[in-house]
Amino acid sequence: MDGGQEMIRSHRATEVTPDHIGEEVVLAGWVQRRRDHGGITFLDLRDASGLIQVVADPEQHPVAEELRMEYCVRVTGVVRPRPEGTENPNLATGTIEVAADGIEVLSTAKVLPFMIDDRAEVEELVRLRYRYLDLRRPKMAANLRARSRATAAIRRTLDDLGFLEVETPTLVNSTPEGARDMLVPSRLRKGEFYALPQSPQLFKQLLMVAGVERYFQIARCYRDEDFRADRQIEFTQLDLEGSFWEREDVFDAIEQVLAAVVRDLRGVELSLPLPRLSWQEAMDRYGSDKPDLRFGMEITDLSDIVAGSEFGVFAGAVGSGGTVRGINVGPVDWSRARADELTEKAKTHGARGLVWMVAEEDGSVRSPVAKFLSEQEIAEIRERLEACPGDVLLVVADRWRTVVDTLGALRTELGRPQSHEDLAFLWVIDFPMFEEEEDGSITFSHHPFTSPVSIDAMREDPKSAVAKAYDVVVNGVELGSGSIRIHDPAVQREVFEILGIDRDTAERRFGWFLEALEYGTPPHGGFAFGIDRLVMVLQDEASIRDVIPFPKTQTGVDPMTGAPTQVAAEQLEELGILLGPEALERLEN
RNA sequence: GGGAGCGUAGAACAGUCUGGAGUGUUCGCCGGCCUGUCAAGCCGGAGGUCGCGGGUUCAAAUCCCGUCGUUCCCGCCA
Repeated sequence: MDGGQEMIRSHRATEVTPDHIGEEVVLAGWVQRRRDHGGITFLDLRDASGLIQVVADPEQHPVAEELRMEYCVRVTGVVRPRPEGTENPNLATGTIEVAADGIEVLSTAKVLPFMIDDRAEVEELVRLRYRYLDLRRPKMAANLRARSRATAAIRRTLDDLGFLEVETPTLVNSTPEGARDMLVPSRLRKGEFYALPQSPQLFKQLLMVAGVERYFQIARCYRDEDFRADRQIEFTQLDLEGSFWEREDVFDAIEQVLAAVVRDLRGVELSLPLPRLSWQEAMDRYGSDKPDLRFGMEITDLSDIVAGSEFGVFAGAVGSGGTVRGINVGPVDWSRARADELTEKAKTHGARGLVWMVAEEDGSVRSPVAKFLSEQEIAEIRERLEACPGDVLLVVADRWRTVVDTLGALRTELGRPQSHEDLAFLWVIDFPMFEEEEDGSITFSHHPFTSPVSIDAMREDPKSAVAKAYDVVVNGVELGSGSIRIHDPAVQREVFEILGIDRDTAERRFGWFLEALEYGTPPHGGFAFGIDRLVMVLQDEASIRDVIPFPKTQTGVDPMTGAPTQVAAEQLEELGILLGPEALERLEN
């Protein structure tokens, strides 16, 4: 072997095909497995392209005996067909093998903390501690590649459509609205802070003022809120905006992007345009503004049936302006334990309780509340929910929002398919402009730069005003949202006022932006969706962490690097920062 | 801020409810045998702070309290 002065290898593993039979190739990669039969040794050589089998005679190549899993090796050998009957149909290179003439260890590996194998289920903490090994596993490596193909498809599509990719700052000013900001202290201006962007929202609107007309960016965003399976403190969005646009322009651009990504990652053609559902209808039928349309189990209104019922819980809910609704979850195994579990689940969504009924053969129901319901009420409930014998019916009585939220959560829990094999994309449109907080105050439901459908209607009754805002959803996962923006500074000021941001505050915080709107701002709108979530669904992963190369745990820790860490006192001093008693106490322990 | 689950050998688990010697399984690791395997096979071996701290008990992986870590969820997430 020549020591690899000019090239280490001639081919990647799966580039070697039956066409190369008889040729000498030089391969380099990792030892996936060694199968030592004494007189003959097989090596599965893995590189980023895949696997190929190397055969070595240990008498000629004693080093073959010393190879261990994940050693890096360089193998020179001649490609030959495998003996008849020993082909491996599970391998792309399964009809051939490389007969080793030379084996060189490029680097050795310690005993592994876990095996480089999708079948090994390893605790996530261990995987994150050794993420560089975790990423060698085929599934994770495939996720990395899928992510790269997704961003490539996005760039290709938007480039073809004439979009300009523009970068916006990641050190921006803090705005207390929305999510908690990640703050970065300024050294040159002690006591002042930058924030990391929650999204490039205002900058992309300024790019519209700047005449860009069609902008996009694959943007890292930061929101300092609690973690979930689909939420990390930093994440990546496709951010996009267009001038002289109305809703259909936004939908068209986003649909083309989604179709391209789905085509490249799944090999299927999305049926466009995507279905649309109003926010109100989504809430009424599915109890969610991100409904999973892959299954039915729709929410059904039972209020009229039980309005006059002797069962006070039902009649009372209807009488006080609330509602009584139910879902038919089908013939599931039903037990006291299951009922208790789902009742607890219902309570986490604010319901006071959960009524369950099992439809019996004789037309009655088995239920803790059966004795309070008349035969006719039971019959009508069964009919309305299309109950067959054995079906379990779940009913909640409360104010509308509590009822649909609770039933929506139960529907998802009981009906959601295990995998993301099927894809059900949809637009949710006609979001309310504002939401009422628990204290009665009003907040925006999208963001404060969203245009109302009707300015007059917004003035008259803000609480029922509809916004030009929309979400895109797939399989019950909210991918992202967008809107037509306010391009008239007078309307923008008015919205701030409705939100309770007084004129002075608005000028102080957003005056620079309002001023920009004064210089001939084109009507514009746009959208942003989470690339992590989209790739997660398309790769059929249950957690966003599995499509993020180096994610953080639920407490914001990177188990590999140890971040976040304490910093030297001098660093803090330079920034004019003094730790408070709470921080100091925590660091003590 | 709150609720729930998990923590036992390098990895994944069983054992915990009903206390009785660190008992066990699979993979990995070390040694030996083995010429067509592909999660090779066979034989032998090593490997343990039962997360940590405290309590109850003659006796704690097991019961109780606290704590740390991790996962899922509610709140939060323009």
